[in-house]
Amino acid sequence: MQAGFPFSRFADRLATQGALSSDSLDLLAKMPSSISHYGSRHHLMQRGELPTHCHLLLQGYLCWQDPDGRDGRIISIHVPGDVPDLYTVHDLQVDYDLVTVGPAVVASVPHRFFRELAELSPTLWRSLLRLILIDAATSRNWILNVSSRDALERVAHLICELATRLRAVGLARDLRVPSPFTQSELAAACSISAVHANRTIQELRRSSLLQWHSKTITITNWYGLVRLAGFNPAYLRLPAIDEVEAAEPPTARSTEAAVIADSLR
Amino acid sequence: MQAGFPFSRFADRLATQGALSSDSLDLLAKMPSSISHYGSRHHLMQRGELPTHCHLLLQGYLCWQDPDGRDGRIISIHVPGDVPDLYTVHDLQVDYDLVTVGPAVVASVPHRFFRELAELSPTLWRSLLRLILIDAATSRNWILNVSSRDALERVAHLICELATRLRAVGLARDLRVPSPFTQSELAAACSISAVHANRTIQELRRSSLLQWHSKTITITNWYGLVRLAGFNPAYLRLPAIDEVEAAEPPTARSTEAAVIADSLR
DNA sequence: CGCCTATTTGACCTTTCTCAATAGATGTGG
DNA sequence: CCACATCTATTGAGAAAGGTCAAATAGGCG
Repeated sequence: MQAGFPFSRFADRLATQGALSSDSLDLLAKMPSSISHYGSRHHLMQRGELPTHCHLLLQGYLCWQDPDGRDGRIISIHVPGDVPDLYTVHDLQVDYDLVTVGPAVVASVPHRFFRELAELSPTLWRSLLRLILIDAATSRNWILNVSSRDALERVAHLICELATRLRAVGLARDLRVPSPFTQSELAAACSISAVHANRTIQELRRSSLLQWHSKTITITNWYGLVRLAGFNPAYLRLPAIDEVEAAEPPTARSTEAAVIADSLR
Repeated sequence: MQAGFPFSRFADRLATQGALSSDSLDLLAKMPSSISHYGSRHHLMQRGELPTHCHLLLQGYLCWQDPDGRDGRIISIHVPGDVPDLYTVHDLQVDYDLVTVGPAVVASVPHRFFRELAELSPTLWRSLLRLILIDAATSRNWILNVSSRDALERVAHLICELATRLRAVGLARDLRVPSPFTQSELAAACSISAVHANRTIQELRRSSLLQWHSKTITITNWYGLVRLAGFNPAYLRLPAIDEVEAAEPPTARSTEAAVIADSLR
Protein backbone atom coordinates (compact mmCIF):
# COMPACT_ATOMS: atom_id res chain seq x y z
CA MET A 1 0.00 0.00 0.00
CA GLN A 2 2.68 2.44 -1.00
CA ALA A 3 1.63 6.00 -1.56
CA GLY A 4 2.38 5.64 -5.26
CA PHE A 5 -0.20 2.91 -5.78
CA PRO A 6 -3.18 4.74 -7.25
CA PHE A 7 -5.71 2.50 -5.55
CA SER A 8 -4.15 2.60 -2.11
CA ARG A 9 -7.22 4.19 -0.50
CA PHE A 10 -9.37 1.49 -2.04
CA ALA A 11 -6.98 -1.15 -0.72
CA ASP A 12 -7.21 0.47 2.72
CA ARG A 13 -10.96 0.45 2.48
CA LEU A 14 -11.10 -3.20 1.48
CA ALA A 15 -8.63 -4.09 4.20
CA THR A 16 -11.11 -2.82 6.79
CA GLN A 17 -13.21 -5.85 5.81
CA GLY A 18 -10.51 -8.49 5.94
CA ALA A 19 -6.77 -8.66 5.37
CA LEU A 20 -5.72 -8.50 1.74
CA SER A 21 -3.56 -11.36 0.54
CA SER A 22 -0.71 -10.59 -1.82
CA ASP A 23 -2.76 -12.31 -4.52
CA SER A 24 -5.56 -9.87 -3.85
CA LEU A 25 -3.18 -6.94 -4.07
CA ASP A 26 -1.90 -8.29 -7.38
CA LEU A 27 -5.44 -8.46 -8.67
CA LEU A 28 -6.12 -4.90 -7.59
CA ALA A 29 -2.93 -3.73 -9.20
CA LYS A 30 -4.20 -5.17 -12.48
CA MET A 31 -7.59 -3.53 -12.16
CA PRO A 32 -8.40 -1.93 -15.50
CA SER A 33 -9.36 1.70 -15.07
CA SER A 34 -9.27 5.10 -16.60
CA ILE A 35 -8.60 7.96 -14.26
CA SER A 36 -10.31 11.33 -14.69
CA HIS A 37 -10.25 14.66 -12.94
CA TYR A 38 -13.48 16.57 -12.49
CA GLY A 39 -14.48 19.97 -11.24
CA SER A 40 -17.10 20.70 -8.66
CA ARG A 41 -20.67 19.59 -9.23
CA HIS A 42 -19.88 17.39 -12.17
CA HIS A 43 -22.55 14.76 -12.77
CA LEU A 44 -20.74 11.47 -13.28
CA MET A 45 -23.98 9.64 -13.74
CA GLN A 46 -27.60 10.60 -14.03
CA ARG A 47 -30.77 8.92 -12.97
CA GLY A 48 -31.94 6.40 -15.53
CA GLU A 49 -28.56 5.78 -17.07
CA LEU A 50 -27.52 2.21 -17.73
CA PRO A 51 -24.10 1.84 -16.13
CA THR A 52 -21.31 -0.32 -17.50
CA HIS A 53 -18.59 0.93 -15.17
CA CYS A 54 -18.18 1.74 -11.51
CA HIS A 55 -16.65 4.89 -10.13
CA LEU A 56 -13.83 4.44 -7.64
CA LEU A 57 -13.20 7.70 -5.83
CA LEU A 58 -9.50 8.46 -5.50
CA GLN A 59 -9.59 12.02 -4.21
CA GLY A 60 -12.33 14.39 -3.12
CA TYR A 61 -15.95 13.64 -2.41
CA LEU A 62 -18.87 12.23 -4.35
CA CYS A 63 -22.51 12.21 -3.40
CA TRP A 64 -25.74 10.68 -4.58
CA GLN A 65 -28.20 13.46 -5.14
CA ASP A 66 -31.90 13.47 -5.91
CA PRO A 67 -32.31 15.44 -9.14
CA ASP A 68 -35.90 16.38 -8.25
CA GLY A 69 -36.97 19.15 -5.95
CA ARG A 70 -35.37 22.54 -5.94
CA ASP A 71 -32.92 21.81 -3.19
CA GLY A 72 -31.40 18.61 -4.59
CA ARG A 73 -31.38 16.44 -1.50
CA ILE A 74 -28.17 14.53 -0.91
CA ILE A 75 -28.75 10.85 -0.08
CA SER A 76 -25.21 9.85 0.78
CA ILE A 77 -21.66 11.16 0.72
CA HIS A 78 -18.60 9.18 -0.30
CA VAL A 79 -14.93 9.51 0.58
CA PRO A 80 -11.76 8.34 -1.18
CA GLY A 81 -11.58 4.57 -1.42
CA ASP A 82 -15.33 4.28 -1.82
CA VAL A 83 -17.09 2.96 -4.91
CA PRO A 84 -20.49 4.60 -4.47
CA ASP A 85 -22.05 2.73 -7.36
CA LEU A 86 -20.53 -0.67 -6.64
CA TYR A 87 -24.02 -2.05 -6.23
CA THR A 88 -24.74 -1.38 -9.91
CA VAL A 89 -22.68 -4.46 -10.74
CA HIS A 90 -25.70 -6.44 -9.57
CA ASP A 91 -28.50 -3.93 -10.06
CA LEU A 92 -28.28 -1.94 -13.24
CA GLN A 93 -30.69 0.76 -12.21
CA VAL A 94 -29.58 4.20 -11.11
CA ASP A 95 -32.16 6.22 -9.18
CA TYR A 96 -30.14 9.34 -8.40
CA ASP A 97 -27.36 11.49 -9.80
CA LEU A 98 -23.78 10.77 -8.83
CA VAL A 99 -22.15 14.16 -8.38
CA THR A 100 -18.77 15.51 -7.34
CA VAL A 101 -18.59 17.77 -4.31
CA GLY A 102 -15.59 19.94 -4.98
CA PRO A 103 -12.91 18.76 -7.41
CA ALA A 104 -12.46 15.01 -7.49
CA VAL A 105 -10.30 12.31 -9.03
CA VAL A 106 -12.19 9.22 -10.09
CA ALA A 107 -11.18 5.88 -11.58
CA SER A 108 -13.68 4.26 -13.87
CA VAL A 109 -13.64 0.47 -13.56
CA PRO A 110 -15.65 -1.85 -15.81
CA HIS A 111 -18.35 -3.97 -14.19
CA ARG A 112 -16.69 -6.89 -15.90
CA PHE A 113 -13.68 -6.64 -13.61
CA PHE A 114 -15.81 -7.00 -10.50
CA ARG A 115 -17.83 -9.81 -12.03
CA GLU A 116 -14.69 -11.77 -12.86
CA LEU A 117 -13.39 -11.18 -9.38
CA ALA A 118 -16.06 -13.47 -7.98
CA GLU A 119 -14.21 -16.39 -9.51
CA LEU A 120 -10.65 -15.15 -9.22
CA SER A 121 -10.83 -14.26 -5.55
CA PRO A 122 -13.89 -15.22 -3.55
CA THR A 123 -12.34 -13.55 -0.52
CA LEU A 124 -11.96 -10.23 -2.26
CA TRP A 125 -15.42 -10.57 -3.70
CA ARG A 126 -16.76 -11.10 -0.20
CA SER A 127 -15.09 -7.92 0.96
CA LEU A 128 -16.67 -6.06 -1.92
CA LEU A 129 -20.07 -7.39 -0.98
CA ARG A 130 -19.46 -6.19 2.53
CA LEU A 131 -18.67 -2.71 1.22
CA ILE A 132 -22.05 -2.71 -0.50
CA LEU A 133 -23.74 -3.82 2.70
CA ILE A 134 -21.96 -1.11 4.69
CA ASP A 135 -23.33 1.49 2.28
CA ALA A 136 -26.76 0.04 3.00
CA ALA A 137 -26.16 0.23 6.75
CA THR A 138 -25.00 3.81 6.28
CA SER A 139 -28.20 4.65 4.43
CA ARG A 140 -30.27 3.23 7.26
CA ASN A 141 -28.32 5.37 9.68
CA TRP A 142 -28.80 8.38 7.42
CA ILE A 143 -32.56 7.88 7.76
CA LEU A 144 -32.17 8.23 11.49
CA ASN A 145 -29.99 11.27 11.11
CA VAL A 146 -32.49 13.25 9.07
CA SER A 147 -35.51 11.93 10.94
CA SER A 148 -34.71 11.87 14.61
CA ARG A 149 -32.11 14.49 15.30
CA ASP A 150 -32.47 18.25 15.29
CA ALA A 151 -30.47 20.49 12.97
CA LEU A 152 -27.51 20.91 15.31
CA GLU A 153 -27.20 17.20 15.97
CA ARG A 154 -27.56 16.35 12.30
CA VAL A 155 -24.73 18.55 11.21
CA ALA A 156 -22.57 17.34 14.08
CA HIS A 157 -23.33 13.72 13.21
CA LEU A 158 -22.51 14.17 9.55
CA ILE A 159 -19.16 15.70 10.42
CA CYS A 160 -18.40 12.89 12.87
CA GLU A 161 -19.21 10.34 10.21
CA LEU A 162 -17.07 11.99 7.56
CA ALA A 163 -14.12 12.34 9.90
CA THR A 164 -14.38 8.69 10.94
CA ARG A 165 -14.64 7.40 7.40
CA LEU A 166 -11.75 9.55 6.25
CA ARG A 167 -9.59 8.32 9.10
CA ALA A 168 -10.31 4.74 8.09
CA VAL A 169 -8.49 5.35 4.82
CA GLY A 170 -5.64 7.33 6.32
CA LEU A 171 -7.04 10.83 5.84
CA ALA A 172 -8.04 13.52 8.33
CA ARG A 173 -5.84 11.94 10.95
CA ASP A 174 -5.51 15.27 12.70
CA LEU A 175 -9.28 15.81 12.62
CA ARG A 176 -8.92 18.38 9.90
CA VAL A 177 -11.62 17.45 7.42
CA PRO A 178 -11.27 18.88 3.92
CA SER A 179 -14.53 20.60 3.14
CA PRO A 180 -15.25 21.74 -0.38
CA PHE A 181 -18.91 21.67 0.71
CA THR A 182 -20.87 24.84 0.43
CA GLN A 183 -23.29 25.47 3.25
CA SER A 184 -26.10 24.76 0.80
CA GLU A 185 -24.67 21.34 0.09
CA LEU A 186 -24.33 20.62 3.78
CA ALA A 187 -27.92 21.74 4.15
CA ALA A 188 -29.02 19.41 1.34
CA ALA A 189 -27.32 16.51 3.09
CA CYS A 190 -28.84 17.30 6.47
CA SER A 191 -32.18 18.15 5.06
CA ILE A 192 -32.35 21.65 6.43
CA SER A 193 -32.46 25.01 4.68
CA ALA A 194 -29.24 26.75 3.73
CA VAL A 195 -30.03 29.64 6.04
CA HIS A 196 -30.54 27.34 8.95
CA ALA A 197 -27.38 25.43 8.09
CA ASN A 198 -25.51 28.68 8.37
CA ARG A 199 -26.92 29.40 11.80
CA THR A 200 -26.24 25.84 12.88
CA ILE A 201 -22.60 26.01 11.87
CA GLN A 202 -22.25 29.29 13.69
CA GLU A 203 -23.50 27.61 16.81
CA LEU A 204 -21.04 24.74 16.43
CA ARG A 205 -18.30 27.32 16.11
CA ARG A 206 -19.56 29.28 19.10
CA SER A 207 -19.53 26.08 21.14
CA SER A 208 -15.86 25.64 20.24
CA LEU A 209 -16.54 22.24 18.74
CA LEU A 210 -15.07 23.09 15.38
CA GLN A 211 -13.70 25.72 13.04
CA TRP A 212 -14.46 26.02 9.35
CA HIS A 213 -11.92 28.06 7.41
CA SER A 214 -10.54 27.95 3.90
CA LYS A 215 -12.31 24.76 2.86
CA THR A 216 -11.28 22.87 5.95
CA ILE A 217 -13.32 21.86 8.97
CA THR A 218 -11.09 21.55 12.01
CA ILE A 219 -12.69 19.58 14.80
CA THR A 220 -11.43 21.14 17.99
CA ASN A 221 -13.44 19.04 20.44
CA TRP A 222 -14.00 15.56 19.07
CA TYR A 223 -15.61 14.12 22.16
CA GLY A 224 -17.89 17.09 22.51
CA LEU A 225 -19.00 16.70 18.92
CA VAL A 226 -19.54 12.96 19.36
CA ARG A 227 -21.59 13.54 22.47
CA LEU A 228 -23.70 16.24 20.86
CA ALA A 229 -24.35 14.11 17.78
CA GLY A 230 -24.97 10.88 19.64
CA PHE A 231 -22.48 9.39 17.21
CA ASN A 232 -21.89 5.66 17.47
CA PRO A 233 -19.73 4.43 14.59
CA ALA A 234 -20.78 0.77 14.89
CA TYR A 235 -22.78 1.00 11.67
CA LEU A 236 -19.64 1.80 9.71
CA ARG A 237 -18.29 -1.70 10.44
CA LEU A 238 -14.76 -0.45 10.92
CA PRO A 239 -12.18 -2.43 12.84
CA ALA A 240 -10.57 -0.84 15.90
CA ILE A 241 -8.83 2.37 14.94
CA ASP A 242 -6.27 4.60 16.60
CA GLU A 243 -7.28 6.69 19.53
CA VAL A 244 -8.34 10.13 18.49
CA GLU A 245 -5.53 12.55 19.24
CA ALA A 246 -7.93 15.38 19.90
CA ALA A 247 -8.06 17.92 22.63
CA GLU A 248 -10.24 17.24 25.67
CA PRO A 249 -10.30 13.47 26.00
CA PRO A 250 -13.07 12.15 28.21
CA THR A 251 -12.33 12.57 31.87
CA ALA A 252 -14.54 9.96 33.45
CA ARG A 253 -14.18 6.52 31.88
CA SER A 254 -17.58 5.44 33.08
CA THR A 255 -19.75 7.78 31.05
CA GLU A 256 -21.59 7.28 27.83
CA ALA A 257 -18.79 9.16 26.14
CA ALA A 258 -16.35 6.55 27.33
CA VAL A 259 -18.37 3.82 25.71
CA ILE A 260 -18.23 5.70 22.47
CA ALA A 261 -14.54 6.35 22.92
CA ASP A 262 -14.01 2.63 23.37
CA SER A 263 -15.85 1.90 20.19
CA LEU A 264 -13.43 4.24 18.46
CA ARG A 265 -10.37 2.57 19.89
CA MET B 1 -46.90 -21.75 -6.17
CA GLN B 2 -50.01 -23.38 -4.82
CA ALA B 3 -51.69 -21.71 -1.92
CA GLY B 4 -50.70 -24.62 0.30
CA PHE B 5 -46.97 -24.07 -0.16
CA PRO B 6 -45.91 -22.18 2.97
CA PHE B 7 -43.27 -20.15 1.16
CA SER B 8 -45.43 -19.14 -1.77
CA ARG B 9 -45.13 -15.42 -1.01
CA PHE B 10 -41.37 -15.79 -0.86
CA ALA B 11 -41.43 -17.63 -4.16
CA ASP B 12 -43.52 -14.81 -5.62
CA ARG B 13 -41.08 -12.29 -4.26
CA LEU B 14 -38.08 -14.11 -5.72
CA ALA B 15 -39.87 -14.53 -9.01
CA THR B 16 -40.02 -10.76 -9.37
CA GLN B 17 -36.24 -10.94 -9.81
CA GLY B 18 -36.12 -13.73 -12.36
CA ALA B 19 -38.19 -16.77 -13.23
CA LEU B 20 -37.81 -19.67 -10.83
CA SER B 21 -36.75 -22.95 -12.38
CA SER B 22 -38.35 -26.13 -11.08
CA ASP B 23 -34.97 -26.93 -9.50
CA SER B 24 -35.16 -23.67 -7.62
CA LEU B 25 -38.65 -24.45 -6.45
CA ASP B 26 -37.45 -27.83 -5.25
CA LEU B 27 -34.70 -26.16 -3.29
CA LEU B 28 -37.14 -23.75 -1.71
CA ALA B 29 -39.48 -26.58 -0.82
CA LYS B 30 -36.61 -28.18 1.08
CA MET B 31 -35.74 -24.98 2.92
CA PRO B 32 -35.29 -25.86 6.59
CA SER B 33 -37.38 -23.63 8.78
CA SER B 34 -39.38 -23.41 11.94
CA ILE B 35 -42.57 -21.45 11.76
CA SER B 36 -43.75 -19.28 14.64
CA HIS B 37 -46.72 -17.07 15.34
CA TYR B 38 -46.19 -13.82 17.20
CA GLY B 39 -48.38 -11.15 18.68
CA SER B 40 -48.09 -7.44 18.07
CA ARG B 41 -44.87 -5.66 18.98
CA HIS B 42 -42.86 -8.77 19.51
CA HIS B 43 -39.13 -8.18 19.20
CA LEU B 44 -37.76 -10.96 17.01
CA MET B 45 -34.28 -9.60 17.27
CA GLN B 46 -32.59 -6.85 19.19
CA ARG B 47 -29.72 -4.55 18.41
CA GLY B 48 -26.40 -6.17 19.14
CA GLU B 49 -27.59 -9.74 18.80
CA LEU B 50 -25.50 -12.15 16.79
CA PRO B 51 -27.90 -13.72 14.31
CA THR B 52 -27.68 -17.31 13.11
CA HIS B 53 -31.02 -17.40 11.31
CA CYS B 54 -33.00 -15.19 9.00
CA HIS B 55 -36.65 -14.32 9.42
CA LEU B 56 -38.88 -14.96 6.45
CA LEU B 57 -42.16 -13.15 6.90
CA LEU B 58 -45.13 -15.32 5.93
CA GLN B 59 -48.03 -13.19 7.18
CA GLY B 60 -48.33 -9.73 8.68
CA TYR B 61 -45.74 -6.99 8.87
CA LEU B 62 -42.30 -6.61 10.36
CA CYS B 63 -40.30 -3.45 10.82
CA TRP B 64 -36.81 -2.41 11.77
CA GLN B 65 -37.07 0.00 14.64
CA ASP B 66 -34.51 2.16 16.39
CA PRO B 67 -34.62 1.19 20.06
CA ASP B 68 -33.31 4.63 21.13
CA GLY B 69 -35.35 7.75 21.46
CA ARG B 70 -38.77 7.78 23.01
CA ASP B 71 -40.64 7.52 19.75
CA GLY B 72 -38.88 4.43 18.37
CA ARG B 73 -38.34 5.52 14.80
CA ILE B 74 -39.18 2.91 12.19
CA ILE B 75 -36.47 2.51 9.55
CA SER B 76 -38.26 0.16 7.18
CA ILE B 77 -41.40 -1.94 6.90
CA HIS B 78 -41.58 -5.42 5.46
CA VAL B 79 -44.40 -7.38 3.87
CA PRO B 80 -45.01 -11.12 3.44
CA GLY B 81 -42.38 -12.75 1.27
CA ASP B 82 -39.68 -10.42 2.59
CA VAL B 83 -36.66 -11.51 4.59
CA PRO B 84 -35.82 -8.25 6.34
CA ASP B 85 -32.58 -9.57 7.82
CA LEU B 86 -31.38 -11.42 4.74
CA TYR B 87 -28.33 -9.18 4.70
CA THR B 88 -27.18 -10.66 8.01
CA VAL B 89 -26.03 -13.74 6.10
CA HIS B 90 -23.10 -11.59 5.00
CA ASP B 91 -22.96 -9.00 7.78
CA LEU B 92 -23.51 -10.39 11.24
CA GLN B 93 -24.25 -7.08 12.90
CA VAL B 94 -27.73 -5.96 13.81
CA ASP B 95 -28.16 -2.24 14.44
CA TYR B 96 -31.89 -2.09 15.15
CA ASP B 97 -34.70 -4.15 16.59
CA LEU B 98 -36.77 -6.34 14.30
CA VAL B 99 -40.34 -6.04 15.52
CA THR B 100 -43.74 -7.33 14.49
CA VAL B 101 -46.42 -4.81 13.59
CA GLY B 102 -49.64 -6.56 14.44
CA PRO B 103 -49.70 -10.35 14.64
CA ALA B 104 -47.29 -12.07 12.29
CA VAL B 105 -46.25 -15.51 11.10
CA VAL B 106 -42.53 -15.90 10.59
CA ALA B 107 -40.33 -18.71 9.35
CA SER B 108 -36.87 -18.90 10.83
CA VAL B 109 -34.30 -20.10 8.29
CA PRO B 110 -30.69 -20.86 9.17
CA HIS B 111 -28.00 -18.73 7.54
CA ARG B 112 -26.42 -21.99 6.51
CA PHE B 113 -29.22 -22.64 4.05
CA PHE B 114 -28.61 -19.38 2.21
CA ARG B 115 -24.87 -19.89 2.28
CA GLU B 116 -25.19 -23.32 0.69
CA LEU B 117 -27.54 -21.92 -1.90
CA ALA B 118 -24.70 -19.99 -3.46
CA GLU B 119 -23.30 -23.28 -4.71
CA LEU B 120 -26.50 -25.19 -5.30
CA SER B 121 -28.17 -22.52 -7.37
CA PRO B 122 -26.20 -19.48 -8.45
CA THR B 123 -29.32 -18.16 -10.13
CA LEU B 124 -31.37 -18.28 -6.99
CA TRP B 125 -28.49 -16.82 -5.04
CA ARG B 126 -28.39 -13.94 -7.49
CA SER B 127 -32.06 -13.28 -6.92
CA LEU B 128 -31.47 -13.23 -3.19
CA LEU B 129 -28.68 -10.72 -3.62
CA ARG B 130 -31.05 -8.60 -5.63
CA LEU B 131 -33.60 -8.71 -2.82
CA ILE B 132 -30.91 -7.35 -0.50
CA LEU B 133 -30.09 -4.60 -2.98
CA ILE B 134 -33.75 -3.70 -3.32
CA ASP B 135 -33.97 -3.25 0.41
CA ALA B 136 -31.02 -0.91 0.11
CA ALA B 137 -32.73 1.02 -2.70
CA THR B 138 -35.84 1.20 -0.57
CA SER B 139 -33.83 2.64 2.31
CA ARG B 140 -32.43 5.32 0.04
CA ASN B 141 -35.94 6.17 -1.04
CA TRP B 142 -37.07 6.23 2.58
CA ILE B 143 -34.46 8.90 3.21
CA LEU B 144 -36.14 11.02 0.58
CA ASN B 145 -39.54 10.33 2.02
CA VAL B 146 -38.71 11.58 5.48
CA SER B 147 -36.48 14.39 4.29
CA SER B 148 -38.09 16.02 1.32
CA ARG B 149 -41.82 15.53 1.59
CA ASP B 150 -44.26 17.13 3.98
CA ALA B 151 -46.36 15.09 6.39
CA LEU B 152 -49.26 14.56 4.00
CA GLU B 153 -47.03 13.42 1.17
CA ARG B 154 -45.04 11.13 3.45
CA VAL B 155 -48.04 9.24 4.69
CA ALA B 156 -49.44 9.00 1.18
CA HIS B 157 -46.13 7.73 -0.13
CA LEU B 158 -45.80 5.09 2.55
CA ILE B 159 -49.26 3.79 1.77
CA CYS B 160 -48.52 3.73 -1.96
CA GLU B 161 -45.35 1.78 -1.31
CA LEU B 162 -47.03 -0.75 0.95
CA ALA B 163 -49.87 -1.30 -1.48
CA THR B 164 -47.46 -1.79 -4.37
CA ARG B 165 -45.26 -4.23 -2.49
CA LEU B 166 -48.23 -6.20 -1.26
CA ARG B 167 -49.63 -6.45 -4.76
CA ALA B 168 -46.30 -7.82 -5.97
CA VAL B 169 -46.85 -10.88 -3.79
CA GLY B 170 -50.51 -11.30 -4.56
CA LEU B 171 -51.97 -9.33 -1.68
CA ALA B 172 -54.04 -6.15 -1.53
CA ARG B 173 -55.13 -6.69 -5.12
CA ASP B 174 -58.25 -4.68 -4.48
CA LEU B 175 -56.25 -1.86 -2.90
CA ARG B 176 -57.45 -2.83 0.53
CA VAL B 177 -54.30 -2.76 2.62
CA PRO B 178 -54.41 -4.63 5.94
CA SER B 179 -53.34 -2.16 8.58
CA PRO B 180 -52.56 -3.38 12.06
CA PHE B 181 -50.57 -0.15 12.39
CA THR B 182 -51.49 2.21 15.14
CA GLN B 183 -51.32 5.86 14.24
CA SER B 184 -48.28 6.13 16.49
CA GLU B 185 -46.51 3.45 14.47
CA LEU B 186 -47.40 5.19 11.25
CA ALA B 187 -46.05 8.39 12.79
CA ALA B 188 -42.81 6.64 13.78
CA ALA B 189 -42.39 5.44 10.20
CA CYS B 190 -43.06 8.86 8.70
CA SER B 191 -41.10 10.69 11.31
CA ILE B 192 -43.93 12.89 12.49
CA SER B 193 -45.72 13.10 15.83
CA ALA B 194 -48.67 10.85 16.55
CA VAL B 195 -50.96 13.84 16.87
CA HIS B 196 -49.92 15.16 13.52
CA ALA B 197 -50.26 11.70 11.98
CA ASN B 198 -53.84 11.69 13.14
CA ARG B 199 -54.57 15.04 11.52
CA THR B 200 -52.81 13.95 8.37
CA ILE B 201 -54.88 10.79 8.05
CA GLN B 202 -58.01 12.81 8.58
CA GLU B 203 -57.02 15.00 5.70
CA LEU B 204 -56.40 12.00 3.46
CA ARG B 205 -59.85 10.76 4.38
CA ARG B 206 -61.41 14.17 3.81
CA SER B 207 -59.80 14.25 0.36
CA SER B 208 -61.50 10.94 -0.42
CA LEU B 209 -58.18 9.31 -1.18
CA LEU B 210 -58.65 6.52 1.34
CA GLN B 211 -60.65 5.08 4.20
CA TRP B 212 -59.19 3.49 7.30
CA HIS B 213 -61.62 1.24 9.14
CA SER B 214 -61.31 -1.92 11.17
CA LYS B 215 -57.59 -2.43 10.60
CA THR B 216 -57.88 -1.95 6.87
CA ILE B 217 -56.85 0.95 4.71
CA THR B 218 -58.98 1.11 1.59
CA ILE B 219 -57.47 3.24 -1.12
CA THR B 220 -60.38 4.84 -2.90
CA ASN B 221 -58.40 7.00 -5.32
CA TRP B 222 -55.15 5.33 -6.25
CA TYR B 223 -54.09 7.82 -8.87
CA GLY B 224 -54.87 10.72 -6.61
CA LEU B 225 -52.76 9.19 -3.87
CA VAL B 226 -49.90 8.48 -6.28
CA ARG B 227 -50.02 12.05 -7.55
CA LEU B 228 -50.10 13.54 -4.09
CA ALA B 229 -47.20 11.36 -2.91
CA GLY B 230 -45.11 11.79 -6.04
CA PHE B 231 -44.85 8.02 -5.94
CA ASN B 232 -42.66 6.41 -8.59
CA PRO B 233 -42.22 2.70 -7.91
CA ALA B 234 -39.08 2.31 -10.02
CA TYR B 235 -36.95 1.88 -6.89
CA LEU B 236 -38.88 -1.28 -5.98
CA ARG B 237 -37.49 -3.04 -9.06
CA LEU B 238 -40.73 -4.81 -9.77
CA PRO B 239 -41.58 -6.19 -13.17
CA ALA B 240 -44.69 -4.93 -14.93
CA ILE B 241 -47.77 -5.64 -12.86
CA ASP B 242 -51.49 -5.61 -13.52
CA GLU B 243 -53.26 -2.35 -14.07
CA VAL B 244 -54.71 -0.98 -10.89
CA GLU B 245 -58.43 -1.57 -10.84
CA ALA B 246 -59.07 1.59 -8.88
CA ALA B 247 -61.64 4.26 -9.29
CA GLU B 248 -60.73 7.39 -11.24
CA PRO B 249 -58.12 6.22 -13.71
CA PRO B 250 -56.08 9.04 -15.22
CA THR B 251 -57.97 10.91 -17.89
CA ALA B 252 -55.19 12.37 -20.00
CA ARG B 253 -52.57 9.82 -21.05
CA SER B 254 -49.95 12.50 -21.54
CA THR B 255 -49.55 13.70 -17.98
CA GLU B 256 -47.03 12.83 -15.34
CA ALA B 257 -49.64 10.60 -13.83
CA ALA B 258 -49.74 8.62 -17.03
CA VAL B 259 -46.04 7.99 -16.86
CA ILE B 260 -46.46 6.65 -13.38
CA ALA B 261 -49.44 4.58 -14.44
CA ASP B 262 -47.32 3.07 -17.18
CA SER B 263 -44.63 2.17 -14.72
CA LEU B 264 -47.29 0.35 -12.74
CA ARG B 265 -48.55 -1.59 -15.70
C1' DC C 1 -69.59 -3.86 32.00
C1' DG C 2 -65.22 -1.90 32.80
C1' DC C 3 -60.46 -1.46 31.74
C1' DC C 4 -56.89 -0.45 28.65
C1' DT C 5 -55.40 1.29 24.58
C1' DA C 6 -55.96 4.08 20.56
C1' DT C 7 -57.98 8.10 18.48
C1' DT C 8 -59.40 12.73 18.37
C1' DT C 9 -59.55 17.61 19.60
C1' DG C 10 -57.93 22.14 21.30
C1' DA C 11 -54.51 25.45 22.67
C1' DC C 12 -50.16 26.95 22.68
C1' DC C 13 -45.18 26.65 21.64
C1' DT C 14 -40.79 25.70 19.00
C1' DT C 15 -38.12 24.77 15.26
C1' DT C 16 -37.25 25.62 11.05
C1' DC C 17 -38.46 27.85 6.56
C1' DT C 18 -38.91 31.66 3.44
C1' DC C 19 -38.02 36.00 1.68
C1' DA C 20 -35.13 39.75 1.24
C1' DA C 21 -31.23 42.37 1.80
C1' DT C 22 -26.24 42.88 2.77
C1' DA C 23 -21.56 41.57 2.96
C1' DG C 24 -17.77 38.89 1.75
C1' DA C 25 -15.11 35.84 -1.42
C1' DT C 26 -13.66 34.18 -5.62
C1' DG C 27 -12.78 34.41 -10.22
C1' DT C 28 -12.37 36.68 -14.96
C1' DG C 29 -11.32 39.73 -18.59
C1' DG C 30 -9.43 43.99 -19.74
C1' DC D 1 -3.83 44.91 -10.95
C1' DC D 2 -8.36 46.60 -11.06
C1' DA D 3 -13.44 46.41 -11.86
C1' DC D 4 -17.13 43.69 -12.49
C1' DA D 5 -19.80 39.51 -12.20
C1' DT D 6 -20.92 35.67 -9.67
C1' DC D 7 -21.25 32.74 -6.05
C1' DT D 8 -21.33 32.06 -1.04
C1' DA D 9 -22.06 33.46 3.66
C1' DT D 10 -24.52 36.18 6.93
C1' DT D 11 -28.31 38.73 9.13
C1' DG D 12 -33.11 40.12 10.15
C1' DA D 13 -37.99 39.60 10.29
C1' DG D 14 -42.15 37.30 9.69
C1' DA D 15 -44.64 32.92 8.56
C1' DA D 16 -45.63 28.06 8.56
C1' DA D 17 -45.36 23.31 9.65
C1' DG D 18 -45.33 20.49 13.00
C1' DG D 19 -44.45 19.41 18.12
C1' DT D 20 -46.10 19.16 22.94
C1' DC D 21 -49.31 18.91 26.57
C1' DA D 22 -53.61 17.82 28.30
C1' DA D 23 -58.09 16.33 28.15
C1' DA D 24 -62.03 14.07 26.05
C1' DT D 25 -63.89 10.24 23.25
C1' DA D 26 -64.21 5.98 21.20
C1' DG D 27 -63.13 1.07 20.45
C1' DG D 28 -61.88 -3.55 21.55
C1' DC D 29 -61.60 -7.28 24.59
C1' DG D 30 -61.73 -10.11 28.79
